[in-house]
Amino acid sequence: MLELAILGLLEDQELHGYEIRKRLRDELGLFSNISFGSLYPALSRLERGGAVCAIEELNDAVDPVPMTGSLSGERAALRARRTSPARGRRGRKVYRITDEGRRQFADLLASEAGAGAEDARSFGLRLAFARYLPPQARLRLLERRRAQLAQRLTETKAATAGSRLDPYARSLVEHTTESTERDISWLDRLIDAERARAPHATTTSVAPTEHRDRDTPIGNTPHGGQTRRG
Amino acid sequence: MLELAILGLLEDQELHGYEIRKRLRDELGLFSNISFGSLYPALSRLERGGAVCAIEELNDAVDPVPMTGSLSGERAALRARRTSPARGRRGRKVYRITDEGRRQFADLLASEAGAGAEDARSFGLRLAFARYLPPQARLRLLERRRAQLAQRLTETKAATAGSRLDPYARSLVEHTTESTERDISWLDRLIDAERARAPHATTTSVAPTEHRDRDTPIGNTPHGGQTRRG
DNA sequence: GTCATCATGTAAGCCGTTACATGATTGC
DNA sequence: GCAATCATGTAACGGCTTACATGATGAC
Repeated sequence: MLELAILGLLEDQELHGYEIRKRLRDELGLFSNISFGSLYPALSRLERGGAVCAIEELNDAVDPVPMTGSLSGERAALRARRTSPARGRRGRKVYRITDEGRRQFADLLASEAGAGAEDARSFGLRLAFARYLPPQARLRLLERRRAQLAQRLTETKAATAGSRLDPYARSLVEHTTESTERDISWLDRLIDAERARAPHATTTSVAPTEHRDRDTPIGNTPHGGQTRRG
Repeated sequence: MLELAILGLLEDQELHGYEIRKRLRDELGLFSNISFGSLYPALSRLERGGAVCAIEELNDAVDPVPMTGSLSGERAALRARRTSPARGRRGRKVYRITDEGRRQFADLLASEAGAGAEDARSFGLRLAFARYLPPQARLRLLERRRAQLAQRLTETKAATAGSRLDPYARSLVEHTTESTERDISWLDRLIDAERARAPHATTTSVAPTEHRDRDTPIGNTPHGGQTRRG
């Protein structure tokens, strides 16, 4: 999963480890503060696997002009560089994704293995890179997630119906429920937007029970139903 | 952390492993589907540590004819037994918390070790058992969590300010931000309720500056969430 | 008689963390 | 000179998952 995140960032531009961490934390908010003890070994694995190649920036080998281009972190470097020309700071390793890496990325991103129990982080990660997904895979991703949340919601509601919880536990459960409901309507909006973009892409219904029971904002078109797909 | 959850459930009543799992999943929604491979070893550890004691319900130890007066060992078995008399199903182990266990539970629950980087699950768990916490510890729990979320929010906002994300990533970030904002106002409500209950309990400064800029939405007040930390 | 559910456990492994070790650069 | 930030790594360990192994009970 971390590999997926790294490859996704590298699809856009080359980066070094430290910067990758920052992006993950600040920009995507996923892996809030992934540790270096996890990140660097992951980069090594990717390199060994031929998914990325590392260019070591030696102190002397680097030209003093802006190196990686449009890094937000570059602002800091810029600031730092104002005073003195500065070389590449220290031998930092800039990683570039390879064709093999792009293949692996596509596989990881699309893989519906473990799709049954996809957690929030995994979903968030895939959504963050959803632009690299073919339209119908994107739609499936959203619908799968929606189905899961909807199911969890009904289960929780059933289980919590007749139970006497103390105020704290109840407040927690209620808040969680509300959050899930909001997540679902957010997903609905995304799904609608997606359908509008690729009008006739009939979905490969994930849930056997009709899974879009809404009395809701967006028009719930009757086309959704048909089964197929195991 | 799982230990905390188990002990918390056992504070209320004795349970066997299978049932503990169900409660965690259905009732609290935390540890959605903790695996047995994780649960049973945890119970063993707790038993070895003297926090719980196990009463094994043997098949044959229970007399098969309940009619006389053998109502002694029912509890949950009653529910299962609706249709036929049945004995204790199979040798299942019912766990009961000990005094030592209650002590351990209190320690775990109150422990602010690792409070710096408390994740949602850990917080949710503590909140679910907040009734076992002394009032001021409860308040601190809520305020600490609030401070964390507020900080993350400002950081994310700062980082995302001038960045061009594609629509999917942006939607994700925005939705996450909104969720966090809602979490914060939920916490505010809980904090208010808590303060109302114990009026003069001035908090033990999680934040020295008053950190509850309420009437403004959430973030953007200039005085910056909270100093300290680090 | 066979399937689903209840019930308990062990072993292997994944994915991440903390703690440790090192060192350059820059601002004060 | 000293602390903060940038930068890369290793080693040990933690916590949870999957897969495996076993078996009783009850429903159809």
